[in-house]
Amino acid sequence: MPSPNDHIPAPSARRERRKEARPGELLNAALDLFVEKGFAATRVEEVAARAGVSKGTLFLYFPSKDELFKAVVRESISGRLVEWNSDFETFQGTACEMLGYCMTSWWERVGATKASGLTKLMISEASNFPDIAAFYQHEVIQPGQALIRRVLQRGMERGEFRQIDLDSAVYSVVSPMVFLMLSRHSQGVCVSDQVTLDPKKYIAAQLGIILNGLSLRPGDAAPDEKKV
Amino acid sequence: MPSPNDHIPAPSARRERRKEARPGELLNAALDLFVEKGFAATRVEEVAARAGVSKGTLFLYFPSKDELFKAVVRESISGRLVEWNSDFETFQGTACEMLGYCMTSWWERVGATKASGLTKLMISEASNFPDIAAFYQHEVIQPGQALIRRVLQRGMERGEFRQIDLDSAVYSVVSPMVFLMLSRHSQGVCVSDQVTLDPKKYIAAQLGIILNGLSLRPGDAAPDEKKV
Amino acid sequence: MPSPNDHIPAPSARRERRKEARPGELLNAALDLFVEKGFAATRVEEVAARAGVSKGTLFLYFPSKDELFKAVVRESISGRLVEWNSDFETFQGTACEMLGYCMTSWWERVGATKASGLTKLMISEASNFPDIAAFYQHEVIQPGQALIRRVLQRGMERGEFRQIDLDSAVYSVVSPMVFLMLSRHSQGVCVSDQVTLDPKKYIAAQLGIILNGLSLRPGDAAPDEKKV
Amino acid sequence: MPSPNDHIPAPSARRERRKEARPGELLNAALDLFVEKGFAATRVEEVAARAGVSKGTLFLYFPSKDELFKAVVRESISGRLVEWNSDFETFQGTACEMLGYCMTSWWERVGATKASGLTKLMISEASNFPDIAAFYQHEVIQPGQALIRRVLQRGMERGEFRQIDLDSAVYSVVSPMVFLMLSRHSQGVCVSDQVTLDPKKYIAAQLGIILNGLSLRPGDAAPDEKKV
DNA sequence: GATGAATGAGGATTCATTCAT
DNA sequence: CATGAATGAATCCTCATTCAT
Repeated sequence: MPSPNDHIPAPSARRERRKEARPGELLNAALDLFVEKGFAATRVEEVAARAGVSKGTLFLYFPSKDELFKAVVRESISGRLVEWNSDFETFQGTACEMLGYCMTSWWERVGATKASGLTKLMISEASNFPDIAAFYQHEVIQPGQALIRRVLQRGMERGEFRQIDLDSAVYSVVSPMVFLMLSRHSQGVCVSDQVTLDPKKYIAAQLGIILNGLSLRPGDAAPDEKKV
Repeated sequence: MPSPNDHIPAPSARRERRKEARPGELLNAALDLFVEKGFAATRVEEVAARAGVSKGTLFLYFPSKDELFKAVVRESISGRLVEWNSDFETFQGTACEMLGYCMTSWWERVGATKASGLTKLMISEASNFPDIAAFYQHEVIQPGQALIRRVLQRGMERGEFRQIDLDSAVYSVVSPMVFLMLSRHSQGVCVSDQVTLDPKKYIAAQLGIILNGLSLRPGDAAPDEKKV
Repeated sequence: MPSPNDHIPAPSARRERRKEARPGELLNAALDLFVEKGFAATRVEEVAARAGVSKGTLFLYFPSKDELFKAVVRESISGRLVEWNSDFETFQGTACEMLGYCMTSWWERVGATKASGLTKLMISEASNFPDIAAFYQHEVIQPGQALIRRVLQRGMERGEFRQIDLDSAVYSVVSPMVFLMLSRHSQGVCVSDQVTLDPKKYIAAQLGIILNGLSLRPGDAAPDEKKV
Repeated sequence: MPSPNDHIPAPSARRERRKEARPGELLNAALDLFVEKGFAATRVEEVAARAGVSKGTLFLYFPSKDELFKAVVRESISGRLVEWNSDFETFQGTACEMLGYCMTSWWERVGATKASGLTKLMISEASNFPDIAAFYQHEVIQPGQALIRRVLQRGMERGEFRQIDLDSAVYSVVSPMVFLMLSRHSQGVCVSDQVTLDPKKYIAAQLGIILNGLSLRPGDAAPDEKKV
């Protein structure tokens, strides 16, 4: 956790600064451990220890282990999707380019961060935390898939992509991304041996296959022509 | 679980049969609950109750909860991959057809069964059960990906597919399959809302995109020519 | 707890018999400790130990410490008031005799038993257990005071007692009884030093004062005359 | 709590005054809460909050929760009994009048104040605080009962009261008083429903019964004659 | 074999108490 | 002095595991 403000401005400010930092440190530690070992198998004391505080301190900031979990999810999500989304506001280019930018920026904004562990966490704990699963689905799944859908739709309208079922096309983009995230948090259960996927290459390769897979083949009709 | 001895030879054998069926019933119940709630959040008493026996009886067959877990994984895997694999022994056809058959039969042999929950289970618990994760990876991941790899390689050699990185191609096949399995066990965390994917359609659509994505484009060189 | 059936009929019956006896033994132990140290200051482990079982066993019979408390109150009450009440069904005699019998039989049925500790317990914990306080008030206070009231009313109607405010008369009977119970459970806080009140003498003396205090004085008008 | 220094000599003394008032405010808050919820169920933080200071400040004045409790008892007692006692120094009148004055002034000096909660508190906590129970018994029970005893003895000597066991007579006076105090602090556990006793009437009525109960009946022998 | 009563180690949570600011 | 963040011992409660019947 290299933080840029490791220098303490004044001795008197120390406590105060810690206090403000505590929730974040705890959420960080909790995310790590929850992702690594699962919610139930993680002891609050471990979380506290990893955050450098005692058990009791954790409960000063989060009323229960459950609430800690929920806060972890909310915190890890917050902003990230918005950021990712807003990247597209000004983006100009073909649908192909957009899809590429979509996957690349998703990697930078989400996949490469600790938030990537959230996917595993939510898959594991969804049934134990129905309300937070609903929150996740509302805040992450829906907007995320909606964005991809818009890009794909645009591609179809512009004749860059074939006319195929939109949902299927969305999943063809989503599944490699989900797979990449999971592979990073599940010790060889997704990917052979201890082989760690190289994200850049992996994304480029998948993007290549998808773009090819969605593109018009010689015999395909262009969307306009079809309507005619 | 179609067992060959469904006919009851003698009335006295009834109890005997139940006794023999016990472990299977327990494993079944355990798989269901582990998949649904996770390993830690599942109580052995629940497992026993669902299998219709008492808590003590479970420990007659499995020395500990951990061993029960391991047995669940081993049992759920056993044979399934072998079956799937052996499907190809006699299969004749193009690589495209093989890939289609690969995904379809995988769905029938694995995806549609309760074993599909294993993926979620292993992803969640891999780090808590390193040895069983290794077993899973050795028994499932490696042979599964190897099979797909062979099919793809064959397609490239025969000029049906483009020359691309084999690993990437493998993941493009694996990830939609994994995604489908997860979507069936994680309440809306993968797929929008309560939308349940229609497996046949989903597989057909993904297969379509993949085949298109892997196929030769007009400008692509044939594999033979390349070597020349 | 000398139980007459210390001989164990058959070795196989032992477990079963304990199981049936457990709740009672736990309630007994709990009543003792709650009365002695208060609810909060009593640890469930102590209760279990005094009942001769382990911590976990207690929770097999009572879902929480709170429920244990409630069960203690319900159990200690149950039947006792009914018994006391039914004593009067067939009782014949003057109101004076009835009042004497009332206090004496109350002592035998309630005061002398461990249930006497309930009064202290309820006084201490009423505000922490509003629902059980309401139960106590409905099951104990109201029927108890109602019985005394009937006796006193009868005495007034028959001209044995003066016409005075019924409530005040009721309290003049109740307060010495409550005081006696409390004095037995509050180490010298009610009664000087370690002096233990002799209940028989105490009751006889208080009864004497009360009867004298309620009786007609020479100048008092008889109830009938008053109405005329 | 009328304190003699209600006038603020100088603006600078304001804070000083608060500082001096702190312990009293804390004791007040603590008495309230201890009486309401019991010692164990009261959190020191609540006490501090009610006194308008922080948790830490409480420990500046009282080294522990236990010591706070003891201070509450000592403080609530201090002076009150002395005051009550000294009322009698100059009191002239019959023993009957004295007994009436005794109960009335007790009500004004003690019963009507928050100190009345002490009785409930001591009854609940006596066994958890043996030393403070001994203190209470030495400072409250003994002098209080001694005073009543003197009044009653005087009445007997003067022939106003019958010759009966002094202790019993004392308890006939004490128990209604104790009962009244408890009824004010135990939500319907003493008195039916939400009926609040009217203290003046209650005391008058009990006094009436007691005086009647202790008085000479026509057939009673006068004390002198008895000795003859 | 089967049962389920009993156990007790383990973990979440509370709260009196400390102490740096 | 006053504060309130931090602590960790204490306690409730859970649940895998044992074992007498």
